[in-house]
Amino acid sequence: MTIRRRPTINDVAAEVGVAASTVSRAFTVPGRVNPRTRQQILEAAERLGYVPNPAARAMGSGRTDTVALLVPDITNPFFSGIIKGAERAVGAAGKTLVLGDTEESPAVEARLLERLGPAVDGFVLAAPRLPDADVRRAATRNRVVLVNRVVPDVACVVADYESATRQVVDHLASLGHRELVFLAGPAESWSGAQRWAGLETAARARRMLATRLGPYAPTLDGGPAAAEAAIASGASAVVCHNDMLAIGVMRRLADRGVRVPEEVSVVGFDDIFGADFCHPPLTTLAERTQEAGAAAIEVLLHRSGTPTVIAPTELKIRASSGPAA
Amino acid sequence: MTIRRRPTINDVAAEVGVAASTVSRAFTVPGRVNPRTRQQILEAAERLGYVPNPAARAMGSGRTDTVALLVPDITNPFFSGIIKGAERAVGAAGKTLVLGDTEESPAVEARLLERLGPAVDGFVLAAPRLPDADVRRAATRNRVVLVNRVVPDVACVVADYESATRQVVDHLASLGHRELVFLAGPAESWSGAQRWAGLETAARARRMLATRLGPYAPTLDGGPAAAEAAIASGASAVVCHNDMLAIGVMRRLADRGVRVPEEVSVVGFDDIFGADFCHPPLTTLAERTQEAGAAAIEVLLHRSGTPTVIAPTELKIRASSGPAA
DNA sequence: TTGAAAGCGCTAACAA
DNA sequence: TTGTTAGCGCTTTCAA
Repeated sequence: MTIRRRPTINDVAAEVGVAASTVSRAFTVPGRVNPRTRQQILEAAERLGYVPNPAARAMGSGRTDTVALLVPDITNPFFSGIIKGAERAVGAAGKTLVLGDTEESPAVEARLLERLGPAVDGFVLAAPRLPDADVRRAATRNRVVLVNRVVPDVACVVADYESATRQVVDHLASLGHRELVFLAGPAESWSGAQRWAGLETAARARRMLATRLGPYAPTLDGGPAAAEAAIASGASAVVCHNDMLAIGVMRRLADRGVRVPEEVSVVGFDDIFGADFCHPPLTTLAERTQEAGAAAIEVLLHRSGTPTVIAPTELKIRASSGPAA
Repeated sequence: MTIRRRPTINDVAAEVGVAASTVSRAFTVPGRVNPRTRQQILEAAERLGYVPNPAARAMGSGRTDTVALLVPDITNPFFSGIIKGAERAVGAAGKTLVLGDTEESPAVEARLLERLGPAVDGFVLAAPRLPDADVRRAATRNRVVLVNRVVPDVACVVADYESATRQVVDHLASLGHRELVFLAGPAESWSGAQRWAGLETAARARRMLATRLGPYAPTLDGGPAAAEAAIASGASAVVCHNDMLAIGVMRRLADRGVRVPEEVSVVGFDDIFGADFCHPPLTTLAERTQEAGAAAIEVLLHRSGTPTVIAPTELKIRASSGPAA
């Protein structure tokens, strides 16, 4: 199909015989234009197929009515909840949400920030991979709210990792496990660091032995290597950086003939789609991702200052964890 | 943090002592500016933290170097492949990809099209929910490529549903099934219609009885109702609109004590993340989603006219299908 | 190789 | 209530 020029505000103005500014007002401050004039304008716009150009609008006014949400991996079901929550909140505010997938790459993340920056009112950065300095820099050019990452002076909403890790350790302890290994994700992962720190503290309080192995890729593909290491460690309980890794680990354990949970208990983080129908169903720490996504948008849109919102967490006990052998 | 004004091309021009147009050229047509001048400009830009504003750029030039990919449900793992494929192709072309989730809503889809239209060079619409007329209209304002949807005169890449459905029917027939029920998705779904049409044709050729039930929501939540209907039908094989529904159906069957595949075989479409580790692992028709996503971008960026690309499909046989009872 | 100037589509004073 | 006039940040003629 051949692409036609979009009609502009001037086309509408000419059609009706008014000034462009009047057309502009008809759309932006309806109260300040004669109802009859407005009616004519709206009709002409409809007839011509005119739609305000948000980019041009933004240049003059500075507002875009659009916010961007950047996630490291759109494939990871963990971020789906955040996206859905953000969508709800953005929709309720009458704004538009655009999504960006940073592909776990700081470079891509920076590019997106740069590219989208002038076109949006603000960013929600879910578990950003960028160094603190870059996050802070982005925050000087746009409003920024982080999810599951803390950078001084930048607003954020984070899961309650302290409670989360305590729940995990208490659960394992109550099943009689005396030691656990943590199969770590990427070294740069802020949430990974929080999880390990929490586990270690909670384990010490329980007089359990906690060991960290890794890093491993936080994906299914990270599973085999992590599983081998876990087997070699001889621990009766393994806690994985996230569910993707945990599922990958369980697969490998199955391949190796190691029974879960009879010989090894496996626990994940995130409660992703699939965690309850994988085999065996995965015990995992659920974050309130939808709430977190919505909260982040709330903060971005309405709150000033640099608030920190703590989102509650909940341990979902399923069949992948059981009594120590 | 307090938001600071972005430096503009004028700030850089003033800093270096050249005209704004020279700065512009330094970024857009490097060949047509003195290497030394250019060097100074680049340094000044770096120093001031100047980054070209893509929106402003687009207003003057019409090009944005950005393309948008709209999917009905970012949560649905089926679209992840398309997204990943599109990302790869867009990255290779040095452009930027933004994502939009239409939330299965034609209204949201229209809004996104409208909002993003002036800000992008083109759209890839994956399985759009919009009526043909609206899709065509969008295609008069932007370049548009469809995935798994056909609208006359609009470029598209579609899965080979004819082969796909034949593979499914042949598989079931070879297992001794004499009839199948198709648990349909949304009535408006183009791909759903293709799937049913193909199944019906293939079944007739095999002298199998094919019945359609539904529509059901193409989600886990659609499962219970669909499963009840499937049980009531007494068929030994059910083919589901997609994997999400299939997994939902299998869950319900399990709850109802119906064994899969001993009593009922279940087949899905999409081969989503989770299809191979749900219980039992799901037999499903895999589309080459990454290739489809990449192909769509190729067409959008490079090809003119209104090509139709047919993507191959492959039946993944797993444990959810077995011999007829 | 560079600068001046017009214009992209729209908003926002300022007058009238 | 409406029109006029500047911009917003950038690209793109057209001249020099």
